[in-house]
Amino acid sequence: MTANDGALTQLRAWLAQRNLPSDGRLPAERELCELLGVSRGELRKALATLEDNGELWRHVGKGTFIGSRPVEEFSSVASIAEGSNPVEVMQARLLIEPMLAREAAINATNSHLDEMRRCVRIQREATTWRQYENADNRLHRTVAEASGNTVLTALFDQLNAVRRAVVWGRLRDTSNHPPENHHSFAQHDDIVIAISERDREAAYQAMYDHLSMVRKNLL
Amino acid sequence: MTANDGALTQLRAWLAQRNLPSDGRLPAERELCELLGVSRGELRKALATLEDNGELWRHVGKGTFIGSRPVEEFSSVASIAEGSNPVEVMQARLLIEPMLAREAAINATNSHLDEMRRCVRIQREATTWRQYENADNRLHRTVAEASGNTVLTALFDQLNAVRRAVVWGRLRDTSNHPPENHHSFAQHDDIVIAISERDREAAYQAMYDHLSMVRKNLL
DNA sequence: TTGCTTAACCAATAAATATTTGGTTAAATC
DNA sequence: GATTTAACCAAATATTTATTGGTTAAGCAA
Repeated sequence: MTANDGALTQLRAWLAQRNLPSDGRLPAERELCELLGVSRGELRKALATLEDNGELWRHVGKGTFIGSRPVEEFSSVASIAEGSNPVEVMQARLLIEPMLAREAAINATNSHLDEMRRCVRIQREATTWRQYENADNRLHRTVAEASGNTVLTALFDQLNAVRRAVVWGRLRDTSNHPPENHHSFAQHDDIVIAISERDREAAYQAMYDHLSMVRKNLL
Repeated sequence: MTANDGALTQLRAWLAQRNLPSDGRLPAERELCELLGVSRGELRKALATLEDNGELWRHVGKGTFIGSRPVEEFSSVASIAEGSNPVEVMQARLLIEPMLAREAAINATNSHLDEMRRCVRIQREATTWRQYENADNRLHRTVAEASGNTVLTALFDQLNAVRRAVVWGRLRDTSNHPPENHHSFAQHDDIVIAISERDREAAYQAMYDHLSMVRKNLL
């Protein structure tokens, strides 16, 4: 037993008989050491013990809180994009979007399917590259939404935001004409057909094949 | 031709001969109308024309910017959690985390593996439920990090934040003893072993089995 | 020496305040 | 009647101030 056990037991007793606020925050060190009648140094030793024990966590400027340290909130899109690159983004798309397509094959509603068909039609009729890209974004977004899982859809949105931020920093194809890449048309058709036929694995495979080609063209 | 064409052509000329900052922001209206020698009302008419034309976008408090209006950032963790539920979150975990484990089997470094082993050891030695949960979170986070893809790791973090926000609003097991669920120990071991043996599909399956049991216990 | 107290200071965070910005309205002016 | 001007608003940002945990060093006591 060391000398700081006094402060530690006193702190534990105080915590036990107190109803802390809902956020689990306890008073600032300078107040708390007065309440307990111990010096700040002793109090900090006791707090350090509890923190090592995982019973509370502290952070400069925030305070001291009961419970386990919360995971840091996700970083901003900009900071993620800064530490990443098109290859990583493309790999993430290849892993996530086929999965979304598979779920969409189960849960897509008729309005989802109508929207997908509208997107592929607009793409075929597009006269500018921007129109084409807008329709492409909307198609992929609709597939994500059709998965029927709002969390997965939100994750897709974030991935998409990162993708835009990453390619933003790179050179862009300045040509204004729509792509002549007719493979893309057929692949988009395959995706929509597989989903509308409720063929899970075909939807997965169609999206995978499509993104594989996108990646190939990227390199 | 209407009367505001004067301001419009003058604005277009000014834009043409100016090198705007990299963010595409142009001076505040009150400055710009002095620079151009037109009234603010006329300037705003001209700006409205260009905005309708999609050549610039404006926002209160921010300013006026050349180009097309940026897509809105993804929603906050709180708002996602509000519109979701534990079932959706669990489904998302079942789809994403096994995939992360598979990638981790390829890219995990020795320090990642050491950290994973440390987590399972702490879990076995845990005397409080909080300690156990801390180690569990850390283990899953380390697997995500070991995937070697910063974008996927960021997505995992967001999913994890949503998960915490969702279960936060529900009742919590208030018992303070660590779980006696020894299946979890074995399953965590299986995950770490599969990753350290670089067995991609075994890692995928181990994580899938583990989360399936978590889901079963949840219901 | 050894350990504790105290005070001052630091950087990170949060809270509060001030400023700037596009949007709107109404009286003044030509 | 149309335009200018000025004032005001709410959203967003910028700046300032206050608070918090973390650290250090001098003073003090056992």
